[in-house]
Amino acid sequence: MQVMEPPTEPDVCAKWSETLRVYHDTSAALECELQARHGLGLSEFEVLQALAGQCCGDPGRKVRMKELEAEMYLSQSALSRTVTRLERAGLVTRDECEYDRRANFLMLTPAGRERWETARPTHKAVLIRHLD
Amino acid sequence: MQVMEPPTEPDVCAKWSETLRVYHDTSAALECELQARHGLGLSEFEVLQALAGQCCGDPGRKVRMKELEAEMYLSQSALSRTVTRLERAGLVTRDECEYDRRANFLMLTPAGRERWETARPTHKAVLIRHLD
DNA sequence: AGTCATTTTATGCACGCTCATTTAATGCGT
DNA sequence: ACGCATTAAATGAGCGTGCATAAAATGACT
Repeated sequence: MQVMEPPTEPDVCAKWSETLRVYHDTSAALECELQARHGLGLSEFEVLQALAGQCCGDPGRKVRMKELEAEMYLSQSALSRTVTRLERAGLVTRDECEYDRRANFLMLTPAGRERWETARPTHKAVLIRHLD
Repeated sequence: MQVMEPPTEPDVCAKWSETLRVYHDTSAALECELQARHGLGLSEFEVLQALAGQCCGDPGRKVRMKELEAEMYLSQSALSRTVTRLERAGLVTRDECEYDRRANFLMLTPAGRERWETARPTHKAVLIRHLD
């Protein structure tokens, strides 16, 4: 019988398959309802949420792509394209950064903030429904 | 102050973002290591695992697509294509069902079983590393 | 037997994602 | 000032996924 590594692996598989279940069910429901009711994909909503700066509450928050990337589970290229979609929809602007012309500052437009605030209750309702 | 629904929503958002983190980190690592060490995508591994009948332990298990679909978080079409890839790789066979010619029975080939058994430790190691 | 809804699987298509590469700007070392 | 690695972001290519549909077989109802 094994003696080492006692706390790990009792049933990691069960834990993983539970995580898979929760993740798939919840994200599918989010994707579906956000799309149907507010015309937003889940990634798009998450970008709006990050830009809304839910935590720090700064309404005129300017964020660089790189910072945003670090906060999200999305590759640099996927993020770039997501922002492009949001920009086309008029929900986000890419402002130039004066000190580093490579970078750009992302900002929510008023329409973007409003869309996010409207979608928020839907998002939260789905979470409550799926995560006890 | 609110009185109703006290147990829900205390911090569903925090729980969800933790789920996102665990899911993305773990599945990326699984995808990466399974691909590098055994030439398998995560979905492919999961199909092999389901066919290996880990739970019921029947080595010559024949499973219909529909049954498999119910056990997995994959659409019918994605599953069909995943099985096609596994079939091309010689890891799975699609046998005809005598009583219902629409259906087909899926079975692991010996190579498929061996591939799964070789990959299993990698899978478990990643889970242990990421899930406590 | 004949029609029609249903079920099982495969396939066309569009979309979002990742990876690799490109373009442009920055900063460091000399 | 001059090269050169580094960094920020955009873009091309390829892949897996889901949705909608197609194709084929089955079952039920008359």
